[in-house]
Amino acid sequence: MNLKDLAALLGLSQTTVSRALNGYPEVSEATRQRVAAAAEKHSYRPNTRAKGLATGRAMAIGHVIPISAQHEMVNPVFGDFIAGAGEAYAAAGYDMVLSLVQDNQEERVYRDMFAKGNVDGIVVHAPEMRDRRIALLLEIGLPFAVHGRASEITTPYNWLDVNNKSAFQRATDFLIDLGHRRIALLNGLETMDFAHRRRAGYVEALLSRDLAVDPQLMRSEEMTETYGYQAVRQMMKLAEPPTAYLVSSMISAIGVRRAIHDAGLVMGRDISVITHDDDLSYLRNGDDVALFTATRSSVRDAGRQLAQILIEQISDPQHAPRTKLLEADLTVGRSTGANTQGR
Amino acid sequence: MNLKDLAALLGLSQTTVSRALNGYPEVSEATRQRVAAAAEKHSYRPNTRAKGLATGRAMAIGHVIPISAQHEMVNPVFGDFIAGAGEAYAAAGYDMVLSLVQDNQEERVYRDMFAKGNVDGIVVHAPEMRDRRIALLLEIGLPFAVHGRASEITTPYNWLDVNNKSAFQRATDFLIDLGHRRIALLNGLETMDFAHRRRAGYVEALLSRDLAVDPQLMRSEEMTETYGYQAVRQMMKLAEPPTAYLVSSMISAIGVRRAIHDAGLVMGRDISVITHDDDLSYLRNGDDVALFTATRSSVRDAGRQLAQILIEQISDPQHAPRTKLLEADLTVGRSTGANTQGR
DNA sequence: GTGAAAGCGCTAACAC
DNA sequence: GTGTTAGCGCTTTCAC
Repeated sequence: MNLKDLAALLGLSQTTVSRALNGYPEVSEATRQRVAAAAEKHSYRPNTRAKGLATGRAMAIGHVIPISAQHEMVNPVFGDFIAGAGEAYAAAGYDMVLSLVQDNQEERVYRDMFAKGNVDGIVVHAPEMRDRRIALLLEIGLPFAVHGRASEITTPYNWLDVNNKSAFQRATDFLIDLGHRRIALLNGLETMDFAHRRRAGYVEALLSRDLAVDPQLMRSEEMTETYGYQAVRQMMKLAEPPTAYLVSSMISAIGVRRAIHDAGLVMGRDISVITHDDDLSYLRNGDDVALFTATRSSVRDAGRQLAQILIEQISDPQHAPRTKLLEADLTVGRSTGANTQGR
Repeated sequence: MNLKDLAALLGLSQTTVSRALNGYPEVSEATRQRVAAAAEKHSYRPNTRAKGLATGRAMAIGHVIPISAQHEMVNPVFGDFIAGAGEAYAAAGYDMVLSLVQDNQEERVYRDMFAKGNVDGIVVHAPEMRDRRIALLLEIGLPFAVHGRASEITTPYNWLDVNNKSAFQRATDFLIDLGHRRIALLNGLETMDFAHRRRAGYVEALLSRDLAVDPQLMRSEEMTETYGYQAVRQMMKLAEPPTAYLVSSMISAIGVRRAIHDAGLVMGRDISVITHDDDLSYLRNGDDVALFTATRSSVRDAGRQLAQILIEQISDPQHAPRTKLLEADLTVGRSTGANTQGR
């Protein structure tokens, strides 16, 4: 059932039917009712492509996920973010188009997306500190919003980020409170903006408590399981090994737990581990458990909010860029399920 | 730059340019070269919507992810699957459209996708044993492929599945070999096909070793962290608590590990845990570690293969449905990183 | 308040 | 081997 059929069926012109369906004021109320009823009855759905061709809008948003050939890994919370964004799109009538891109081909992909006209805007994931995509998108004039930030880029643009610095500062602080003096940081690649900020938080916490920043206790790599495993193995051989680990990713944390397990140590008794993007952390000191709930429901919420920002930008391109900084939920409490004391 | 411009620029008709670009044989080699060069130079990209309108093909595949309001959770390996599928689509020139759908509205969404014509085919995720979507899609004639199977549906259709039954059978068997006699199964919802098959494998392994199947040791629920936590807490109160846990999801496993930790027990010493979709399992008996590598790289590969199946179906609708059963990689070895002994 | 007709950018008969 | 023309399904100007 297309517009032509529907119009014929009603004895009206396509124009009138189209107007009725799209809420144009000049259609009489009676006609509008008739049209609406018929459309409903035959479950008429306007063809997206035809509509897009005519209006010049795609009614779709692109998400571009960089995948490098070497470390082909998808962030496990990615699905949650997408789910949140998807909700916002569905509510606003947008489709979501996913593109996985070799990170050396990004520029071409962005330009193509624009030229092929199959998206009205783009969400940029995993920005680096001096991310080149931002300048590129501004240049070609494709509306976009960034999940995260690029610290070294000063031009205004839409972004939404979790406060990674304060999250890691608070976590480090908490470990110090528990009595730890040798705290290791297993960070992601510090060309990535989030990783850079996390280290800043960690360092600041140490310094403000007059603790030394020991380069031997800091690692920055692609966040694989092997990385976590190897890093712990090596650090354990130090003259003064760490008593606590702050881990940037739940994937590396798997390796960390394995290494600890291999060494015959017990997490939460001999050693403390706090993991970002994970709901469980192991801490010395009795029953205390720190929960970094930057994951799941809050990531989902972030997706929803960022999508909303982009949708607004698209419908009002004149509007100044919006930015939003969310605080990570680092909750500390007894591990009875209910988390009591916020921190 | 559109076709019209490009044609004018070359002093050719749109038709000829179009033909040259799309590899039609009747174009002279000289012209083809000229056209290709000009297209390249001005980085001409045909408009997707216009092309789609003219050809009747969307050059896009839809992935529909059911999200229920209560348990709004995305499987963490989802991203890996999507990444694999994305590779196959990119290679074949397809876009990937993601739709998140409240599970009570699925029928409408499928019908709409078809009517709006913005996808050429659909990937169905997370099928139930008697999934209604399959009959629906067959009825409306939209090509599709299922990630998983629906046991109770006999009509042929395209699917790709991991052999969940044998995976859980082997895992259970392995735990029995380690000396365990009380093995708990924390399964997903058994209306889901994969969960049903996993239980079958577990039960079969117990029976073939003359062990009792104790209903008190079997749970079937939505795979949340809380579920894992509560289940372990309760089972520990049994007169004869389990000494090993077989956990269907890495998310529930987080809760399981927390409960074990809370109880003052040590994983891999006091108790064994094998988790599907996770790369780490804790086992009693020294250094042995069982790795269910049904995750990450293999899930990604599954995505790639399923996408390929769907693409073939679309390009040759007459062809009989294809099916593919993958074996899960349950590797058992010393936890030194390199996994030796396959099992 | 309604309709006719042009056009969005492309492909595909059909003609030459 | 190349061009003319119609048409995909919709919106939108313009006329009535």
